Amino acid sequence: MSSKNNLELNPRISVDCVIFGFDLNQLKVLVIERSISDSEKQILTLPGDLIYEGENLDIAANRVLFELTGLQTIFLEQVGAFGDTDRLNKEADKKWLRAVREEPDARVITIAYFSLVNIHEYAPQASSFAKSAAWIPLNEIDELAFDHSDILQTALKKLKNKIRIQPVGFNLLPEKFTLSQLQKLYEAILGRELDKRNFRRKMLKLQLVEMLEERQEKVPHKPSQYFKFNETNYNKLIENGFDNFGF
Amino acid sequence: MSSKNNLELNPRISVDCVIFGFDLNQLKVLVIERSISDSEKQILTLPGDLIYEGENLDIAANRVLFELTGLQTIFLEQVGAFGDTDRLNKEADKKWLRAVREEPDARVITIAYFSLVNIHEYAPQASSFAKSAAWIPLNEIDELAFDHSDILQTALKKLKNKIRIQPVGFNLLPEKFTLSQLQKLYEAILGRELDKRNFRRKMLKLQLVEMLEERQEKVPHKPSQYFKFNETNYNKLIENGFDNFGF
DNA sequence: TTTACAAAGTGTCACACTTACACTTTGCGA
DNA sequence: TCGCAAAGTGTAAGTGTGACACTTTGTAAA
Repeated sequence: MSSKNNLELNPRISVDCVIFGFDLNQLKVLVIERSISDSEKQILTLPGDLIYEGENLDIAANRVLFELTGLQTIFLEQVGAFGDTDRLNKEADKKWLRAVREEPDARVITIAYFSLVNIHEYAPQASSFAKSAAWIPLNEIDELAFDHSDILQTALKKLKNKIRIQPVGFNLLPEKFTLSQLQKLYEAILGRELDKRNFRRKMLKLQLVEMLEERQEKVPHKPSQYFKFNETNYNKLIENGFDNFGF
Repeated sequence: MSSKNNLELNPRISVDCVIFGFDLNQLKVLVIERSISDSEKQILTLPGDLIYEGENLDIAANRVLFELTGLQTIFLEQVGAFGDTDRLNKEADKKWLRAVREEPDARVITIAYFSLVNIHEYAPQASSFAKSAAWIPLNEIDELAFDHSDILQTALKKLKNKIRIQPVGFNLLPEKFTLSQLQKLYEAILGRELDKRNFRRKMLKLQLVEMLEERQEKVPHKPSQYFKFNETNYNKLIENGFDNFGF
């Protein structure tokens, strides 16, 4: 079970990024399609790679994300470390590692990060490692390479917890948006439907959003007002949270 | 800045444990006193050490904790990874590392864990690495080695968040306890006083605790009823949380 | 035995938030 | 001009929160 190769004595460290996006309709995750040859079955992975020597983890996460997807300077929040000794042991994963890594058998412990981005400010692009990067709806993802499904689930749980006590959406939505869009985002993250009137009341009472002059145009129904986040209040609520656990 | 030694090319991995205890009065943390010689100034650290080759992180955390303190088989929850390149760079820390580590200059990334234990079921004991392990009240800790203050603060923040949406205390309190003791625990974690009547009302409504027949004896005031946790409900609340963010 | 003490235990009211629920409005396009 | 589709709006009942002060009870000391 234990490795014989001296190279493996010390684990390598990698970072993996769970990037959530929202297309005003559903929650998506940024994945890259990994392939050795064209004939191989495509396997999806989260964007991630080994860190450099002397590179801080947060820096590495941003670098790797940029290199693999072109996404830049976004806020990444740590999900945690994933280091089970068998996390790279699936046969397909090993094959791929042998093709691209200098030390394919080395143990790798990964530090996972997650972030929320505006899907329309980013067009996925291919890279040297990945045939392509793409937004995949959460519910269409069945299998990911390595332990990336685990990582994704953990990140999602973290996001669900976060949304209960902090505002979410600033980075996921365009500058102006409708309350219905914001509500859809919350519904997508929470995984259940919310009451329109109660949702609006809450958002307005928290003063999380402000109504703009502008409204929708050319929609085949009553046009919606546009709103924007009140940045001051938004940040204040991130600081303090708005959960009133009764004490 | 970057290291020249080949040994340092790949970071070493360690685990550090933030063990919170509660003595029915205040919140304490388990630390070990690190020393090279008796003349050296004692520096406090969290119990932690390098992981073994092929050892899972969770396993390593439990092993290290046991080796350094004798504490066994407790549930450890991950706090996160701490890997800044300068985290071992304080002069006193380097000196100690040179004395005890084979590769004192290697970069070390640590995975931090935290747990809550019943302080009365454990008597700290010395070990080969540590002159002694001891419970220190949270507010008496001013400086810890490495980035352990960071780690402690992060773990504490995590605990504070946790207590808002999950019951806490099962592992921190004796089997039977008074509601005042439970309240003190909450006050210690939250860092503020709570109203006695409101606290009792809440705990009873959640059905988190059950009144026992037994009551205090030989106390110089009205004796308190003892309570115990309702394990079924406790676990249910851990699953679901009890925060009702208004949607 | 009486008294003092110290912490336990208890109830209520005003207020805020949550939940559930259905109809009208509006602009576009056919 | 009519139909559509989503926006937008109010209220009432119920539940949880927050603030607040006095009585009870057993021990220990006088």
